[in-house]
Amino acid sequence: MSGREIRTMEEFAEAIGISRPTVSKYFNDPASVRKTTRDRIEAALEEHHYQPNIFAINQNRKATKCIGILVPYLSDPFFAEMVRLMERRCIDAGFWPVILSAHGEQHLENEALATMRSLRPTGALLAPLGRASDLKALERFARNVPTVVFDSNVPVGETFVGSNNFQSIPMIVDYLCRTGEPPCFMEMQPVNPNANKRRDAYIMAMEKLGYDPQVVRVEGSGWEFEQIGLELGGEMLSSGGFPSSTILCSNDRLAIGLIAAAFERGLRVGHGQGCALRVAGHDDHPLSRFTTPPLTTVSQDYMSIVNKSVATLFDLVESGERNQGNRTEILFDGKLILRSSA
Amino acid sequence: MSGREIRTMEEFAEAIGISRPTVSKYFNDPASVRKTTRDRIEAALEEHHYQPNIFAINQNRKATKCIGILVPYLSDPFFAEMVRLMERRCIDAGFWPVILSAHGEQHLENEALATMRSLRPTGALLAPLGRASDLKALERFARNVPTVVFDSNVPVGETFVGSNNFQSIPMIVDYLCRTGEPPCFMEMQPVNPNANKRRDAYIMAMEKLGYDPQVVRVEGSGWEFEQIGLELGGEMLSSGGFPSSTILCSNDRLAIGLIAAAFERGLRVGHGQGCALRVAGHDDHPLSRFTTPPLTTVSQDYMSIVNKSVATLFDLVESGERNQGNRTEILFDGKLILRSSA
DNA sequence: ACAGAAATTTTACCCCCGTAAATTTTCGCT
DNA sequence: AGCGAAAATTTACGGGGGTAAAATTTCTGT
Repeated sequence: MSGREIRTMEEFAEAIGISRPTVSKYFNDPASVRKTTRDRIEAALEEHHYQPNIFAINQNRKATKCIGILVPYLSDPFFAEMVRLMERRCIDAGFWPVILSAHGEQHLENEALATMRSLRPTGALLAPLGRASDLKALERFARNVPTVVFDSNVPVGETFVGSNNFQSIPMIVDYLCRTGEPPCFMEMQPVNPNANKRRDAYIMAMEKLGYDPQVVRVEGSGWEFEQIGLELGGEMLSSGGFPSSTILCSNDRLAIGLIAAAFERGLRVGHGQGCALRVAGHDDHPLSRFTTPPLTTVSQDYMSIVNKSVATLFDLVESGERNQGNRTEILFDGKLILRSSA
Repeated sequence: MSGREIRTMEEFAEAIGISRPTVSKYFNDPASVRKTTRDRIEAALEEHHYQPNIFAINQNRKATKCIGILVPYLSDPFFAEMVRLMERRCIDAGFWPVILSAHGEQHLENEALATMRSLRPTGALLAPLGRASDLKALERFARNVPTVVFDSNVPVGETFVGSNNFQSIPMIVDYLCRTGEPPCFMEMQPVNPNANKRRDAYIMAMEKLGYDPQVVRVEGSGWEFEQIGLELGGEMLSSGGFPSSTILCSNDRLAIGLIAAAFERGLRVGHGQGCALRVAGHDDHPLSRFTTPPLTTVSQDYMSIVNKSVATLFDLVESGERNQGNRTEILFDGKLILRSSA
């Protein structure tokens, strides 16, 4: 290693013997400098481990290289997975994704939005809390930053990308009806628009098939869905509160809790003989494959949602257009994932 | 709303009629300005929603308000949960936590380290990949940034905070031996020092109790532990590869997969009569409570690890000391979590 | 070899705010 | 009311690098 530590681009450029702006150009696009210059810079880079100050970089750029990603609850493996995929897409495209979580609380969502706004990101991928969101704060944010909303269709941003609950729910309702007792629908207090849509879709699907919809609502709140499924679902099981032996849960996490509750009570879950209960979910949560029995569910098309969200945002950013007024909604169909729980 | 949009602190200060540095003082510590001034600023804040540019803020500060948090795999609920707790602690202390994930890959860990370094964070909380880490890159990072390492004890940073595998593993081994057939130990390719320590602790504990240690190694790699447990654990089950009907897994995720594999084969897991297999894990993963049967495991003391890591880092940062050379290691004991899988 | 065009590199200015030093205001006390 | 110290505010400067415009170099074609 050479003498003193290189701390600034100025020093770095001086050490090479070229001007700082040329080095700056290199970092923004290595191909924009002559090959001989590029080689000199890269050789020096090997030696000094110099890294531009990210604050200084973004401070005077008309568009930062930063993309904000906000989810309601990062500890939920569903969102963790979405974020993981989005993050890589952004990095590959040369952006710096900044991950933020609302931790299920409105004031933290608002704080996260404020943090994001102060980052002046080129664009943002937002999965709002939904019901608990501060709509005005979201609107204000989306007015300043090109925004694609995913998962939870809150009416802000340029585009929404998500799942088509009115396709996925009827599909699994249909399956459940054709293979056994028509399902009742277990939900908790709806935390976001998806929850409401799924319930409504369930009711429509049942009516269309000529069955009586039965919605079972448990009053848990918060984001510990499995716990709610276990506790309140368990109470329902004990008290005979479920009007059907087939239970379609509003999401997989609730179903995971319910399966655990059934196990506690010695109720065998599954579609085979000797089973007391069929349980199905929605989302194809990363761990649904590993429940016992494995959970029958309907998958959200993670990949498509992520790809489309990111691609839409990049288009938005590149074109510089803000399709004022005509917000678009892109919905992907789910796939039936048949496993043995229902 | 007033006329034009306020974009900079300069404009904001002008709109109020005070100087910018006073506003700057306010943002750094509201109590540092006179009450009358504070009230004026806060009234204007209500009206304008001005938010200082985070890049400019940190650009000229001797110590940024930023704390870097790096984990090997953010989609792992264990890390997601740790990060969640750390994040809140940092926010409460007035810091801006930046979450980064290595996504299980060395080059991404290195990129994340580079990103973090360019953020010039006040301090960093690092859970290295472990075996896949680039030790030199970690060292270089820790030389520049006060660093607390957690979970995976790679020899860098000022302090390590983690679990005491040599307490936790013997505890569960002891329990398993006293209540049934002595366990074999199922591991995969060790991804980090914990994995090795757990195996060694298992061997020591078994020998101390006068039993023959039996380590079963499956050759899966990557971070999809449940899948490995399901597939390779399943193969072992089918081929009679487990030398004991009690299986202690290196971690809960592996155990979750193994339980699913047992279910597939009609093997009942648990300690009751009629059960073919006992399965135990390690970590008390957020979802271990909800497996069927619920997983017997030993908990890592999440809260203590998080609190101690963050507190240690803050001490380090405030004191400005770098305890060169005398790296400390703080280990927390696990607790036996008795559920019905073993 | 040379004029002119194209590609690179430099020059010069600016971004938005932190911070130390200088100035002003406030406030307690005689 | 007046004085001096303490608190608050303002002045002045700088941080690390982006970027448009100017200057230079390199490349064409003849």
